[in-house]
Amino acid sequence: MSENLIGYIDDQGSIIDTQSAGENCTAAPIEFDNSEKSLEIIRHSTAHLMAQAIKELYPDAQFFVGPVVDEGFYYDFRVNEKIGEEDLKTIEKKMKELIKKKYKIEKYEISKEEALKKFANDDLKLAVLSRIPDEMVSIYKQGEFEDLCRGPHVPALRFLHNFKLTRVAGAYLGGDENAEMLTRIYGIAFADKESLKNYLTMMAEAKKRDHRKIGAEMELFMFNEESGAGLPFWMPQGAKLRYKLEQILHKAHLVRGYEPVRGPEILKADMWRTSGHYACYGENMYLTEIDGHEYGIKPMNCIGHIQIFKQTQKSYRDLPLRYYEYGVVHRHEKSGVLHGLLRVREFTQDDAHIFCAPEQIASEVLEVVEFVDAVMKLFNFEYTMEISTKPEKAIGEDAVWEIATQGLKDALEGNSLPYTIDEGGGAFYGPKIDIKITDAIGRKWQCGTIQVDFNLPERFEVEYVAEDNSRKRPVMIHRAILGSFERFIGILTEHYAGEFPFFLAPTQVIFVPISESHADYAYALKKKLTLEGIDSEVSDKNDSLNKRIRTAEKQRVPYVVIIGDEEVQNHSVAIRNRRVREQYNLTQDEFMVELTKQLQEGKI
RNA sequence: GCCCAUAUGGCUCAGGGGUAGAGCACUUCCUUGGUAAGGAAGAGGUCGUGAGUUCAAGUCUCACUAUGGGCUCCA
Repeated sequence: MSENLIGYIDDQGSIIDTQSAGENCTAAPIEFDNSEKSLEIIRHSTAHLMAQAIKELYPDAQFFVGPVVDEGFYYDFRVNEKIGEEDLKTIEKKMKELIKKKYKIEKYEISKEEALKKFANDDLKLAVLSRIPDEMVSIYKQGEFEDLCRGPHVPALRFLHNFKLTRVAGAYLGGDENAEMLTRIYGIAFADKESLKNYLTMMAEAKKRDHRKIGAEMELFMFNEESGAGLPFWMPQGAKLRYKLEQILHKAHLVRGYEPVRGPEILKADMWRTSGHYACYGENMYLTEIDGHEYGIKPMNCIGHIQIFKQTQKSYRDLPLRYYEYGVVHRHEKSGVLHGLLRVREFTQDDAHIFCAPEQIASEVLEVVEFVDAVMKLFNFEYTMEISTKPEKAIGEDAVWEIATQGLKDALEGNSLPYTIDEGGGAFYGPKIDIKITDAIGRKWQCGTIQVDFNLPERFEVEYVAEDNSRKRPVMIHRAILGSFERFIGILTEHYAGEFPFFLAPTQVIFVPISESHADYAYALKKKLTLEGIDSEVSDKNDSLNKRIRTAEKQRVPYVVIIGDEEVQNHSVAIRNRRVREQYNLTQDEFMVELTKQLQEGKI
């Protein structure tokens, strides 16, 4: 048996550890390295080692489950003491001590009946056992420590050297919000030291581009304790960035036949009762009372658009009718889930509702998908799409669901865009496509969504006059592309690490006049840029030239333009282009051409 | 909402039971410099909020607020 053998893979791709395999196993061996399967074994064993250490430090600890997850492993357990970040070091130290004891990891099997007796005093293990259908269960043992476990494990503790406990958290027993909360410790492990080090470095790098950190540095947005959680403020720099994004998207909507509309922030509660939000979404709504009537602040924009549609009589000739709004919505998210700009309580959706006939669904969805693709390409985003189909509890006829779901599939296949299917994951009122962006550190965020809705038109008795003069009910397609400006800008910030492309950058050009005599020329240029819709600043503070250049660079402004005697005389500019990291000189006219060209890149 | 942690001038952070420190930023002055921090002086906080313990509390305790890490991943 090889020194580095830690398991085998069978025909089905399942891992068999050395404890289970026996001497003459013919399956493909798994060597001790950083392959996916190898890491799975290593990390699972490290979780057990951690449990053993915890048991020694906290003898009353009871363990629930300790699986391998995408980002390492964790173990859920119950202790009487509080465990904080500081304690992780102690546990790590104990783990290292245990390794020195050179324990082998041994396995034996017992019947479930015996196991129930063995763990009679451990309600957590009994809970685990109750979910195992098998007759026989396995126990893994290392030194004094024994644990009910499916495996797989490395043969001995000597394989577990390169690990780090990363965080301590609370986790509900079985993920159930109403259940008891256990302590959870997360960790990561690799086969070698170098990989662990690289991983930790990568995490530190990712942290540097956290949108909250960059948002504060660049003065994009802020929160305020006195005003309340999850309520963002946009500072001038952030507002300039957001405005540019709004403008780019505004034009993109007009080109695609959308019409701008706007509904009120607050509507009578009866409206929300009719829509079903009051019953289904009421917990997340902010309600208030005015002159004896109950009102609700809108959590969604659909109702407003429906009222606008209904205000005048519509013909089949008007369809598809596309209304869009940068709709400000308020949702009472749980305090614990708020997260920078990525999850807030007030946000603005790039929301649109397309009223169309059922047979128009496919072509409309296709157009939206193309719109989404254009936006994603503009920012070089990777994204995936997922179609969610009819859930068990749903309204509407099967035939209509069929048309709508097929419409969604046709649209994606017609555009040769890959998608996955979430069977039964649709909303009760219709199927949907979710668009998920992968951000700079690999996290997936749901941003855009395309939902087909048969429900609201019904509830609000929306109608149009058909060709044969009969009254027909349109279908509504709800769609958002960014999802919300808040979340999208948060993701953009991390994606670009604050180095926004020229057409988005809050301040696009910063002029640095060498001395006071050059300031007038700088201000004249600034004015010229303003007329072209380009945001610029003049850095004429009483600081040294070097200092002002440094400050400008730190602000991540795409163009730093130095103005001295030479430039004033020749009507030229000396450019430090931060995006391409080059320095060069241009005439004023050439400069304007270059900037205008860059602005064009923001067109979709 | 729940678990754990954190909360000191605009920002980043040090301090620590006897009435607060640094760097950056800010203000003023000198300096007018050709591509990442010129120099000097100055102003600014009662230590998240409220209560409690104590002769005495940023410093200990409790509550609240806010922020951060988590709460699908099933022996």
